[in-house]
Amino acid sequence: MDNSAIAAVFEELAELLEFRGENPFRIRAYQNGARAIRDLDEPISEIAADSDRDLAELSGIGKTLAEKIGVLLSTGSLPQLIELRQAVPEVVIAMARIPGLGAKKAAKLHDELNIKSLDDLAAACREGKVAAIKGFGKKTESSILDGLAIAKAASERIYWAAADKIVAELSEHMRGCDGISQMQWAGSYRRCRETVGDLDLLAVANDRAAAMDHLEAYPGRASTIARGDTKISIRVAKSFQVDMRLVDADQFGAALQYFTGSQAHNIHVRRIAKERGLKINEYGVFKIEDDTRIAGATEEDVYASIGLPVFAPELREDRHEFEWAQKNELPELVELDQIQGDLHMHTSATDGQNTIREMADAAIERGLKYIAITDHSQRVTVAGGLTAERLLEQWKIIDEVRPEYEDRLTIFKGIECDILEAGGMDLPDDVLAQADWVLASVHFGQKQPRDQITDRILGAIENPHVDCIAHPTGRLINRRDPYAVDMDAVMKAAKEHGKFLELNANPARLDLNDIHLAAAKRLKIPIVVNTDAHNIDGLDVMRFGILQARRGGLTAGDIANTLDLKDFLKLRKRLGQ
DNA sequence: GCCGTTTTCGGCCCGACTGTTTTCAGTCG
Repeated sequence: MDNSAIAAVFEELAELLEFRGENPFRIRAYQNGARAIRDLDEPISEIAADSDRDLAELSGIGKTLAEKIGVLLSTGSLPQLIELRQAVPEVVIAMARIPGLGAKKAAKLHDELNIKSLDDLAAACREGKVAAIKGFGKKTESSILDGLAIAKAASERIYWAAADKIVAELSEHMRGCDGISQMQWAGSYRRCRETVGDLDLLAVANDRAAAMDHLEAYPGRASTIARGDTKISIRVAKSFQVDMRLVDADQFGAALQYFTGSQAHNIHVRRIAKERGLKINEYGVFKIEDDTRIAGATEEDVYASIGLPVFAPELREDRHEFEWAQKNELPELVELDQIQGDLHMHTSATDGQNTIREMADAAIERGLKYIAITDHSQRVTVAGGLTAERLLEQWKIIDEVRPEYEDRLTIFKGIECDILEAGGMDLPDDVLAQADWVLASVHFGQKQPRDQITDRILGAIENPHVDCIAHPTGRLINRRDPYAVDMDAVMKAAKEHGKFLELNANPARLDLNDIHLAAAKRLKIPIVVNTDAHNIDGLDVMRFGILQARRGGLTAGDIANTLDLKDFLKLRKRLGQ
């Protein structure tokens, strides 16, 4: 079992224990354990196998969880989980996912009304049976019916890039409101997570009601969920929720820190504050002894008041940031303008829309100094993948084009060569040997078992002509799971053979993810952030890749295409490419 | 269940909101 599978077991255990009315701190211990394992950038099986190390040394893992991890690693399952699953009906879990219902209310409904499905629940609400139960009322009943209707649409997290579009439009709209002096988006959007569940806007306004009226006048508003004195929630397209909170100017920093999260980061911050005799909430930082307020207007003074630096929002997940801060080793995260090259893009020769010259011109406009043209290979028939002959023709064209770009842009003769289902590369070695840059990627046989697909990718890494593995896990966020590939084996092989791994910047891919990136950084495997552009606009997704890289804690030094051409070529030579 | 410069017990981040109550439990972030 890999880290995420073990983490999933503990998450499920925590959820099931909640339905059993367990001690909330015990439940949180399982949740914390799950998060610690999920965020780990090395395989927990290796720590377990290492006689010099002890699982219980991991923060959040104690004696009990360490034992359970041992059982999971050796048997693949946990008797406690199987028992709990039998004890908690699935419909109770489904009910608890309805907004407003939690574990306790769901369990009560199930027990008292013999609910067997969500349809049963809807019927019970319509018949007024729910309101008749002690602790429930008419409002709960109708909110359950509303919740059932929107639960599915509202539960979908959207791509960060999609949230960013909504943010841009709403920001523009809200700038038209005169009385707003400060405004900032918080939450997972600000932390640049790959997906965003809702949006949180903080604002300082001299007339709060007017600011709320202005938000309600947003043309994209579908409905208003709630409106109070300090907070308003609306829905925009596809049930996506947007909250706006109005705060005083001297509380803005505390509110921004609080609503940016993550929850785990905030818990850690408050624990540190408490150790120093301070209390921190969304209104400010206070001395516990006499409730004196000592900070709150800016995030800087909030963090400074408890002796911490302002963390980049991308790092606020309670992974390594506090440890780094303590050692004064917070990474200087990579910035978009440090990118000098883009080594994955397509042209109209296959499934792209623009010519080599058009892509080259667009790359120059975006400040790039080198690019690789990497069309698909022949196996990808739907994309009109290139045969060896057509590829050699394309390279001739690149030879012709190159003089026009001398001193401005270097164009590599590249290929995105498929790794075949049976293993091996889609183009002969003598052709690949003539390329400046070879990406290897899987497009077919994605559902192969772990060993098989891992062996295919390892085979590509061992091929001396391959330089980089593109979108290494193949996942499409919300749409397709990653291959069953053993990423740890892939990383070790990449390290051993001096190969790059790609961070594909397409907002639906963002592949590698942040945890993989942290692992690659630890192993000193050079990353290249590529757009995989299929037209000139596609080059603009680079910024999404940079945000993902930042979440992985990557600096410019961890990313090969921040190097200028000379140093990039030197690095390749050093790697033996 | 985890954890420790107040270490093997007794804490565990903190507050808002809601609905249903009449002082609070449950839910949420």
